[in-house]
Amino acid sequence: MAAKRSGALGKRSGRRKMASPSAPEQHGEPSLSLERIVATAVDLLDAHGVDGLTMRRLADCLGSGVMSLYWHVDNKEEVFDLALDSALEYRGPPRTAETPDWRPEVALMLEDWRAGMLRHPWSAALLSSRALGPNILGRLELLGATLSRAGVADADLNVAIWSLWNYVMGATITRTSFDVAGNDRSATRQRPAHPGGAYPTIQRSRLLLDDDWIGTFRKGLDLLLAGIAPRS
Amino acid sequence: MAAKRSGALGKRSGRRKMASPSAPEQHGEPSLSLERIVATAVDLLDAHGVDGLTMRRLADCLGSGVMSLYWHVDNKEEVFDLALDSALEYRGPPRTAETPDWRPEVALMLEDWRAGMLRHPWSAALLSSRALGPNILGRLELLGATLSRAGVADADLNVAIWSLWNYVMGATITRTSFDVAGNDRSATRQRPAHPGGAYPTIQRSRLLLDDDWIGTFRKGLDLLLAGIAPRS
DNA sequence: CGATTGACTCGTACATTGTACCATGAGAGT
DNA sequence: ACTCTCATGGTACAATGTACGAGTCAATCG
Repeated sequence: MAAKRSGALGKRSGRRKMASPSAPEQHGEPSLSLERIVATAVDLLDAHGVDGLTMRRLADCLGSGVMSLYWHVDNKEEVFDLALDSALEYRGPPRTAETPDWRPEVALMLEDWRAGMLRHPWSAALLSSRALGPNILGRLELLGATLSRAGVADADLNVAIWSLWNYVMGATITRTSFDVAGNDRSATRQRPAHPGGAYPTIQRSRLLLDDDWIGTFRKGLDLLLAGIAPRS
Repeated sequence: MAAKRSGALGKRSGRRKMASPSAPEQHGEPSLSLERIVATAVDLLDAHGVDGLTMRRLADCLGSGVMSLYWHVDNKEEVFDLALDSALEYRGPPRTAETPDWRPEVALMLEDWRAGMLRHPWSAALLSSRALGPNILGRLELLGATLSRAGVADADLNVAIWSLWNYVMGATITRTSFDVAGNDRSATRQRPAHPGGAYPTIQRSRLLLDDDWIGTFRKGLDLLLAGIAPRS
């Protein structure tokens, strides 16, 4: 109850400088702003991963003092939330005609979502442990609407949406995590460490060596989509 | 390249005390051991979540000095790896007769896996960003073997395994994350925060309010399993 | 005009973390 | 008695998130 505005009020509501007339900035450091902070955070995350983002580093990149950030942002958590939502920005459907064929449409949609997350490899893991921002909700909404328009019964809608969500999330998280770990850590365990042949099936199918992520993703997705029945 | 044994050699190979004859311990603090460390770490994780596990706290719970841990363990990361693998310990299949019906068998298997992760809510998120330990590999192996025995063609095996893995991981991570966040953070965003009705489909289907996790999980899983065809 | 206010910046300071380094002790083998 | 290895743990340090409060500057009000 004590301090500040703690929550939804005040502070970063009014922009800054309120669009100052001519040009007191626009060259070196255009002062601070939520947008700039978030954009820089995304860059840092892309470049150095989740652990690479520290408030100090962020401030350095912005050419400001560390504590200045805290005027625009409550805490580091919020930086994560905002960066996440910004990275997964959702540009509406290409151009939805009238659903000529819904399955490829949904597949395309989910592939785009997945591609977006892969472009920012930190995002998938973060998304799973964080509140859903407006952009992700937008994607969910579009997915639901498309399925519904395709004729999926309301009773089956949630199952369909969640199944797809789960699948995409799982696939993307696994993928990014393998990528990151593949270089050092997991290499020790996955790649060579099957001396006695304790895992014959895995070894035979070369499960952990399979590099065709896109293909596997697509096929599994088709499997799921095939199970989703329009009408009933 | 400098220090210690850096990697796979020495140190915690020989147990400890080499099974000392009578009883210099077994009451207050039975000295340290990898097993005790890992077990306590799991308890701490269960009780306080990922952030609640600190080396100091772990040492306190064990009644030892902080640095003593580092004789048994390289670093905190390794504690996580070990705790994870220990939490997901895999007790073989109940009793595999001869595959009377493979689909329920696989479903049971995956539900058990999921239940195991839900019993340790920190494990799902951790598993996704970490190398696979022997216990998880064991589960994967059993899954693959079962599918293979059920007649899934080798060419389709990887897709089937990964699809199921992805689905289970996504579902479980989402579930635990919603649980954790549901109390405070996400409540602000998910539950009431749809004033203008920006997400009509989501709202109508009550997607984010649906609490029937088990049912949804099961149905989605059935969807997937139905798509996996034995033989071809 | 000067005083006040409020938006915004940032240096200092602190608590908390992982862990490097080093000193210590216990038991076994010589 | 000595030394060697196993094992413990205290001290110390660097990195982090962030509370606190002092500073700046422009707009507003008297």
